[in-house]
Amino acid sequence: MRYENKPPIVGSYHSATVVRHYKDKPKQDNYMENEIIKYLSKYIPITKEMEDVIIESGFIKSFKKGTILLEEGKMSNECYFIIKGCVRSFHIKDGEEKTTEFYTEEEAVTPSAYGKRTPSAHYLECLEDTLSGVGTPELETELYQKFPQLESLTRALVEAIMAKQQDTIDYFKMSSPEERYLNFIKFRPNLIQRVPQHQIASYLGIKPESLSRIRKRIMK
Amino acid sequence: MRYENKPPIVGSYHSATVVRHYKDKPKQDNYMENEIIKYLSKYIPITKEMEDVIIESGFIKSFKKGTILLEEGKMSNECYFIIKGCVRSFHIKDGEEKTTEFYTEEEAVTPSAYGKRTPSAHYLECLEDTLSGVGTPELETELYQKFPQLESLTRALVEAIMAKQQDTIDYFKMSSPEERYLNFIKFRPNLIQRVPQHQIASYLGIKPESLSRIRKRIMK
DNA sequence: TGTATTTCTTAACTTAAGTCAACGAATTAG
DNA sequence: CTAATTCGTTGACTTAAGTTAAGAAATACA
Repeated sequence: MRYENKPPIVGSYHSATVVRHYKDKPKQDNYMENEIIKYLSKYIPITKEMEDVIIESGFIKSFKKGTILLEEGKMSNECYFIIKGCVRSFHIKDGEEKTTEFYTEEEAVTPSAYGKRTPSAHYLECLEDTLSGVGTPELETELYQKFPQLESLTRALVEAIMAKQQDTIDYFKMSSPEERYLNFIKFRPNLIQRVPQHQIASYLGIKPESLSRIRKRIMK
Repeated sequence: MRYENKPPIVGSYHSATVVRHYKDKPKQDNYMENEIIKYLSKYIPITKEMEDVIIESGFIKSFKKGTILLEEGKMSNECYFIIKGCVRSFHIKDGEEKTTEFYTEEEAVTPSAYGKRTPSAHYLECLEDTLSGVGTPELETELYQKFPQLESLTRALVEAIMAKQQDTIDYFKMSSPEERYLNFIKFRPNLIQRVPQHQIASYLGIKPESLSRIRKRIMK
């Protein structure tokens, strides 16, 4: 059986629809910005002033399911904050897709080549219609200049993500595929319904057939 | 065969020797600070002013081989910048040590519970006599207040580490134990001589016997 | 709605890692 | 410097994942 044997369709940046630009809009009663603020305030208290700056400067785009946000070999100039939808990061190795991460609501997607001079080693694909805040190095620079305190917020946020990432890699190393699957259904139960199982298998570092067997094994 | 079946000996913080405190010392011709500056300047240009602040505020400690810097269940209030030596991070799972990371010269060790209210899930042990810069949340706060631009440096640094960490976890997921070993000897050749093989096996997510077989297999 | 495609499962077989045990080599400690 | 421990390798056997192939179920879409 072959999975994903058609070449990736490149949609990318240009296929995106700019939903709103906040410089043109009064800032009250709106869902999408509040999601971003809600997320940020998990890590550090946000002042009203900060909130305004973030909202004014940000912009939101909508991507169709199947859109490739980033391709291997291309430069990465965007990072994302997912408001609604699901994005998958994957590599192609020996012609096979290797899923390495799933990102959903309230998660930040920063390609590892983002803002660097090196081309990306991985792809980013929308698994669902996705609504997302989009960041660029230019926007970041502008924001940090306007509001230096944001550096502190970002630092705290990135440090928290880094600690979580370290825990993730530690757990992965220490666990068997079966344990990793049990952990997955425990901590990301919604993803089971949202993404194909062979991508989950790949994410767990195994083949789809093995995941099938594991599922049968644990249903006793 | 049993490895590491004796309980870890707790040395920790208090067994450390404070080598120098820079408030008492003229700041010229010295090795250890330059190492730290050299490291930091990989990520962002360092002004003379910043350099002074960092050097003035920092302090260096020396730890004996076998010292446990952090224990499972304990709060983590220190992070480290290794000037000379080697530190291992490991968990204990079902009575077995699971090595998750090795840190050597010019690497920063930030326990994932550092500065948090949650107890550490892992241990940190010096595999060699180790000379290290030691950071604390208090020191950090002091530095950031004195010199807000440092936030920017740290943010850039942590973002770079995070990207590298993402690459690491991606590679680990995509690769077989054999590939991981080949990758290890390619990118961290010095560690092969410095740390016991069964710890490397654990780091690669396999048992010592399997690593032995892999080594035999690839020597043809 | 029906057909094509993708996705998931099962089976038989292969390969490699885990387990248990033994032994020699290297290292450490007294 | 010797004894004890730790470490690395090997062998025999077990277990689980990879591979190949086929077919059923679900999904997409024309």
